[in-house]
Amino acid sequence: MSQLNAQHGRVGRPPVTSRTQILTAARRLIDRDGWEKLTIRRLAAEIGIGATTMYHHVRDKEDLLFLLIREYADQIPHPQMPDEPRDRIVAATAAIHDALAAWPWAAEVLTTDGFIARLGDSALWLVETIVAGAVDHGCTPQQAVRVFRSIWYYTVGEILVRAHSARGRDDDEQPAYLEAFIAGLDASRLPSLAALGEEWGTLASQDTYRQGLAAFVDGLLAQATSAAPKHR
Amino acid sequence: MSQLNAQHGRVGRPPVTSRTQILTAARRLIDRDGWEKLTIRRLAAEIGIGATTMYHHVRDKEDLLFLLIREYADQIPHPQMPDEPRDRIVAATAAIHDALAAWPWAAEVLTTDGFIARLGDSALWLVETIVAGAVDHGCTPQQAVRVFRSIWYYTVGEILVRAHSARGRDDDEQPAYLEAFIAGLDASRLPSLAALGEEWGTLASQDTYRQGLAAFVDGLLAQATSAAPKHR
DNA sequence: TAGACTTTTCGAACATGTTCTGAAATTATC
DNA sequence: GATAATTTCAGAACATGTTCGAAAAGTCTA
Repeated sequence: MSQLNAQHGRVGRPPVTSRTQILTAARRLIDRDGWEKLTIRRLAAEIGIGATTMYHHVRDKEDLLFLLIREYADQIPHPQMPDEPRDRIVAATAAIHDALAAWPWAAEVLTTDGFIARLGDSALWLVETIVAGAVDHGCTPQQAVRVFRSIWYYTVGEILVRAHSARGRDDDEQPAYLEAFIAGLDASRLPSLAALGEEWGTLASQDTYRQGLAAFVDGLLAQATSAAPKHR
Repeated sequence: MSQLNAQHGRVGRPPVTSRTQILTAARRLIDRDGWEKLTIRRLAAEIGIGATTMYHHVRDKEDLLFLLIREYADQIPHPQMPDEPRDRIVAATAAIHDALAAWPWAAEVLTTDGFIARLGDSALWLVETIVAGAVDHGCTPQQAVRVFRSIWYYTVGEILVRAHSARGRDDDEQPAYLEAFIAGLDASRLPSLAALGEEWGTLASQDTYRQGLAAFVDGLLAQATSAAPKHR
């Protein structure tokens, strides 16, 4: 019928900007100036368009960051998958964790509603691996989802706390508030904490994510597959 | 020497505002209009001072929220402490969790650097309980700190995800993105997730914090007290 | 070709957290 | 009593995310 005039199949003012162009510029901006410098206005200026034009290609800044995550998520290397279901869960979770921890701006959107659901297929296969691993280990699908969610909370918390602690901590010196904290501990009311003393700072800065993850997975699987949950 | 003229021991323009006055007004504002309405400008107007004056009594907004948390933390009821160290850990952690989850604005500062260290003694005794419980169960102090940190990450993650999911979800209806997510699942590549189907939404909205916490504590204690960690 | 419709673009404006600079109101000192 | 020091107060201004309304630049229809 009207295939003649439908040259581009489009009507309206022709766009001068594309979503992919925005994402490309965003990556360039992040790589060049650091992700803290990624503001809507700077990004728009980088492309050469008005700042408010951005909102026609992207719902809001959160959406922008999310689209970036989906792009990067495609690059997550598929880890070697062990035979044991339990080990597959650990490996897949660690892969997600390491990827997200490597993108500081991921922390900005990690807790948005439906983060998992808004993830692309490329990252969802890791979720699939976790759920399937739990089922393979003997969990019901319902239990498997619970396993995933619990692990997810742990991972999100670790990444967020890490992201907010890492800001401007280059050298080995302990931050000032820590010394005040330790010095102010009341040994009579908080004996265990006071006994730790300066060691708290050392221990708190160590990376124990994987150890905790392994313990969590073991605990969750044991809980799910014990026919009669411990009475006490 | 100069004790005569030191009537109030103070020099300079007399303050018209006190920090406690600010905190009181902040609580009033939160109770009356909801915590989303708590802005620096509104709070200043509520007291009747200039907005920028606030920054003489409070470092920044994060600091303000933190001071509020310390106030509220005094009100955390001391839960009945069970005999078993393991159960004490669970009870203390759940007490912290429930308190923080009840203050939506707590989510804003939960991940700030040194959150624990900036907590008041009134909340620290719960941390003490957790660490002491782990030691009582047979952990070394170092392991006990690891136990606490792991649990803390899980708790932080749960609260944050919950806080960002709860926004404007009153009825039972599933959000739109969830339907799209489920419908878009590729059953051939994501069989477990596709098999769950609509059930994902139901399961994802259930409160499984305590169950996960129990499993985590058990897993952590088992890992710490097993002399020779499992070889595989 | 003239208007209707559609899509994109963008400037103005707003709320917010925050910094800067200077004014105001006291006490201390001579 | 004048001047200095000190502390508190507050207005102007900035960057940011974001909304609103209107202008611009096309296609479609009569």
